[in-house]
Amino acid sequence: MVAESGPRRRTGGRSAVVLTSIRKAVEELITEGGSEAITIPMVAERAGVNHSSIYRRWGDARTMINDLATYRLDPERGLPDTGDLRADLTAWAQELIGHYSIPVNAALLRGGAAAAGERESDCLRDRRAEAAGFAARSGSTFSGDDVIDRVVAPIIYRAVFLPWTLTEADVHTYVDELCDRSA
Amino acid sequence: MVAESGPRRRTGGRSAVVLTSIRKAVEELITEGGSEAITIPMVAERAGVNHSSIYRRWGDARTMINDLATYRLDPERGLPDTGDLRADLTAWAQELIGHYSIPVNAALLRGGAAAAGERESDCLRDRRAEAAGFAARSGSTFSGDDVIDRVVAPIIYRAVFLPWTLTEADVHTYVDELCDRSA
DNA sequence: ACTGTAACGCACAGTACTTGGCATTAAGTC
DNA sequence: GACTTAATGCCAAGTACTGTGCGTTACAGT
Repeated sequence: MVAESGPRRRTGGRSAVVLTSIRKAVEELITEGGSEAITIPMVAERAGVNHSSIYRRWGDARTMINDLATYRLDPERGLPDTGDLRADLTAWAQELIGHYSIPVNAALLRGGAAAAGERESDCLRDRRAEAAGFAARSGSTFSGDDVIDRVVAPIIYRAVFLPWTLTEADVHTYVDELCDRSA
Repeated sequence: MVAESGPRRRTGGRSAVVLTSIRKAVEELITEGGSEAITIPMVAERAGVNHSSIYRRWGDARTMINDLATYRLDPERGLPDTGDLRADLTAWAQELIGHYSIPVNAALLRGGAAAAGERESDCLRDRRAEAAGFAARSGSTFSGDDVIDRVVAPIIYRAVFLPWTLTEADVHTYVDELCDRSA
């Protein structure tokens, strides 16, 4: 998934089918037993794919899961942009909550968390870029870090550690406190 | 580590030495390669302990790591309580930052995150109990959930996903916004 | 000290994962 | 449609992890 130079990649046809099968299998398995219970032979068997194909593509389960987690929310999907910053932020935050309310996405997030802390291993980098985009629209009312601290962090914290409370996250209060800061 | 009824446990002497050795080995290994790269034979070899002792005590690596992560910050250590709630909260938050600034603690936290989402598998439950204690002292100014959302979540988010920015977390602002809410 | 037994070390068997060579299939290009 | 070769499937060997039975050690309580 990372852009590479070199020989022409084959992204369609059979390769695409294999990738789709693998993704489906990983998501099923991760929902059932979490990210740490996944092995490559398990994925291969459920996907109906030979295990050597997976080893060659990713090398190990950790790399595979992190890769699949990173691209689970399409970075090209487009962000809310009605001109009303507060409404757009709220809609965006609610999209995040909806996304991580689905068990498979929360489980993938936990897998990404386990692999985090290293450079180039961050399944939330696209989310931070989106936060920075909103901050830019705010002038200097708040920064990208402020969006992370006050809106993204509470949502992600709940998604990882307290998934059953995720829908109770009070998005409106988060956004209001962010937009109405006296600082 | 979990309190159990039944036959009298042996917590001292050789058992304590074994546990200490295992803890040290796990912390070294997790610092070196993250929580997912750990296997029980690796821990056993480095700790100079037979692997069967580890299998019998925890069963699998995931359970072991989550258990060690849960009790890394002693729940009995005592909390700041000078009478100045704002100062106490600030000191507590700074203690958390100091704790997770140490790479091994952050790595253990990631290991705990990977195992989270299941009941009885939550390495931050003691932190939430502490947050609830502060909330109780505040009367009804803020709740335990508020402390989590506004103070704990930003710190934990950074510790897991952006450890190199953890020390930039603005504890004073977090606490001020929590204590000065107009709501 | 003496006793009961929890916890440990050792050894072995069973299972599962990992890796590479080789043949086959089919995506991308002209 | 023909060609190049990326990607996959198959297989087999090597390696590592998992789990248990049994004897030994030594903690905890008397």
